[in-house]
Amino acid sequence: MPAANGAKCPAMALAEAILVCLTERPMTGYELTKTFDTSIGFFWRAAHQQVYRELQQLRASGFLDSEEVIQTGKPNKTIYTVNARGRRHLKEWSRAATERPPARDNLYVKLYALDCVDLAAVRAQIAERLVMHKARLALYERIEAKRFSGRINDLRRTGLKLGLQLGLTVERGAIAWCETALATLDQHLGKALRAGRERRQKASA
Amino acid sequence: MPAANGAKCPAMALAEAILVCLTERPMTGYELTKTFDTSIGFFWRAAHQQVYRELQQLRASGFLDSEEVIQTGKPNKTIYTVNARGRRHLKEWSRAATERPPARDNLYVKLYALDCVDLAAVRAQIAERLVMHKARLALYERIEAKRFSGRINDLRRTGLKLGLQLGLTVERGAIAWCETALATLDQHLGKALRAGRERRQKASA
DNA sequence: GTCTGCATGTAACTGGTTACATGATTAT
DNA sequence: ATAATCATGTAACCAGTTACATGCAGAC
Repeated sequence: MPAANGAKCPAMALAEAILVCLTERPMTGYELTKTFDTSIGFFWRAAHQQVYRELQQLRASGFLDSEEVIQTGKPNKTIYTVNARGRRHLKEWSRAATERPPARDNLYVKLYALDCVDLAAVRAQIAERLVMHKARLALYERIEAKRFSGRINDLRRTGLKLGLQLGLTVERGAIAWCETALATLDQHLGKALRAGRERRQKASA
Repeated sequence: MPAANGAKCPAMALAEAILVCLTERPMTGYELTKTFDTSIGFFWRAAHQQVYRELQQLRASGFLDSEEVIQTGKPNKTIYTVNARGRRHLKEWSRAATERPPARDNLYVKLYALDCVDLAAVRAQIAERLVMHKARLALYERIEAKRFSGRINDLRRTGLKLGLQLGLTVERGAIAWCETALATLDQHLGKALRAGRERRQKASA
């Protein structure tokens, strides 16, 4: 006999990401969508369509309570709150181990067959990534200084700080890698350039 | 008017991951599946069902040629080869920039609301990850020593080496993070333990 | 007048996962 | 006997993306 609740066993993780966001404070779908664009969005992105769809299901499963707020001059909104069942579900879910998901990054696919790609284009893409990683690192460092500099006692903020530290580690690693990758590719591009120059000189001689 | 080829513009990346694998050598779906379990599988996983489905589409798009090999004592097999159109498509695809995909790791979701989870269970999951990252690092180091130690000249192997270096960086970062995370969580778990002991002592006094 | 913000959705499609299926050969 | 290896698929489902839709308020 399966468990009495309406939850399926496997991964099913956007649902929990939403629940987790709502444990901080009750929110509307719109606010949740913005959250998936910033804070939790650093590692989990979701479009508003997905958020609204999932909210329906979570309410149907009995994990959320909803309250409609009638507004004037603005569209009405529905505020969702995690209830006791939702919290129990979250704790239960947290016990199941989950594997590291694969990176599934197109850029790595290009690296995997460097002889089949447009080298200059891929080089430019790595340079772009470098800029992005530096910006992300700077952002994380600002957040760290502003909100996680002193001693931290509560569990909630400890988790967030650990997440932030992970982010800092990842970005620093990525920056270092981008820099060596660019240097390596430049050697190859330089070789190609020099070969081109020689060919042209021979042709004109 | 859309481009004359049958390719859609957006991500569509398993297709290219398969093409890239087949540029190394022609393979059957079965061999490809095994490749997605090991080498390219380090950053892109795909089950055999997905591989066979995609192979059909790639052949229909005219990027692959296929040849059936009749065998005795074993099931027949189909060997797929990337043709000129496929190679052109790959090069074209390599020019389009792609964003870093979100990590979408359940473990990070748990960190995000550490006050709502089973702390001891999450600690155990991080410990498990640490073991996994160490094993992966050791594997990468063996591959580096065995196949990428000397000077490398060809572009293909340069790309693979860069990928490997990225892997090394990622694993080392992950290991360092897991260790600090475990230390941090142990402080909290220790606190909880001590509090429990005190409660029991008071009750028995 | 055009754009951004607030607030919500439907529909169609693509990509990834799970379950189920077949059937011979070789190794333990 | 039992499991693993070779080799290929179908079907259903879940999750993520893209496109399309509505409508008011306030800023520029």
